[in-house]
Amino acid sequence: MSAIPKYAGGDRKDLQKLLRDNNFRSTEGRLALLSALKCSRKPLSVETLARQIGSRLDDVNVYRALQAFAAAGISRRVDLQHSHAHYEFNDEHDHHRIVCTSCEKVEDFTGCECDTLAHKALKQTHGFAKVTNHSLELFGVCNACVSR
Amino acid sequence: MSAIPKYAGGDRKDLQKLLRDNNFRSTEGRLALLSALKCSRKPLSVETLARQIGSRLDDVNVYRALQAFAAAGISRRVDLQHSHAHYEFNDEHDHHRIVCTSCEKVEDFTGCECDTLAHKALKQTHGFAKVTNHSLELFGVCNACVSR
DNA sequence: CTACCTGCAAACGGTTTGCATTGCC
DNA sequence: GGCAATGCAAACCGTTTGCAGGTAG
Repeated sequence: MSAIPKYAGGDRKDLQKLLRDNNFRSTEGRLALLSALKCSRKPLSVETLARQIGSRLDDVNVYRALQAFAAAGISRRVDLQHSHAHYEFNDEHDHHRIVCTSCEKVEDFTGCECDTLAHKALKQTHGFAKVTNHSLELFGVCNACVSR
Repeated sequence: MSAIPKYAGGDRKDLQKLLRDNNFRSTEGRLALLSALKCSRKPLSVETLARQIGSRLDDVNVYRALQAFAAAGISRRVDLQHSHAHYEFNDEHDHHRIVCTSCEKVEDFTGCECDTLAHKALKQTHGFAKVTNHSLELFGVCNACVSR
């Protein structure tokens, strides 16, 4: 009966283990947060996350948890050039986003070949030892917005 | 004798013309701002820009000008994952940055081949009509920081 | 002369911090 | 029982807005 989504896809026990394995305590709030991140197919804002989590964790602790999770590599911060950050579950799979600059539409794509690029960049520049990660987003117009 | 850099490389008249051509009035503050952007080989923060411009334009108007310039395509906003925005002169040349996550070091590189990637992404996803621009940064460790 | 540009002060909104309390392990 | 996690209030800081006076064209 609750308005809050259940632990669909990948269940509660997995998330509990994930928390414990990273030296976090397993609390309702953090489980709900991880579940929301894991079930979403696109990066979520803190506002959206807090809404889904309801009273199980207030905004401030959503920030704190997201920060801790990102440091542990569980989640990741993404910049969609809105005025606030978005977060996604870190599944280690190198995918990126295409974002509509007119509405909020976001989709995934793969195949950035950034390892090759990183290699090229390290040769071109001379002051860098290694590349640890990268950000890449495409911005454009979705089908719905282009026909307006 | 002034601490403020002169209009090196690309002189005052060019910048005046650039402003006029974009329907802006040519003022000391905006000329100084454009000059600072044009002379820098890396994106600058508002704080840095305001310092270089000195009393010729206060912070608020640096924001206003940068916003207007970006809308006109004269300058561009870049996200280096610091806690504030950086801006660069828009020379239409597709280059990107490699950023040290430990110090503030930034270098340029080219060769992202994002047109190809944009093409691939439009095929993979089905909800998008076109790609208008993209962001891409590499994050890593510079030689100085790696040996610490 | 009149729209654009500017400075100053104040608002804004996302994010962070301090601190006392709660509750997992 | 001890330390991580939490709630609440308040600070923070980059950025935006309002408005009255100044200035380029």
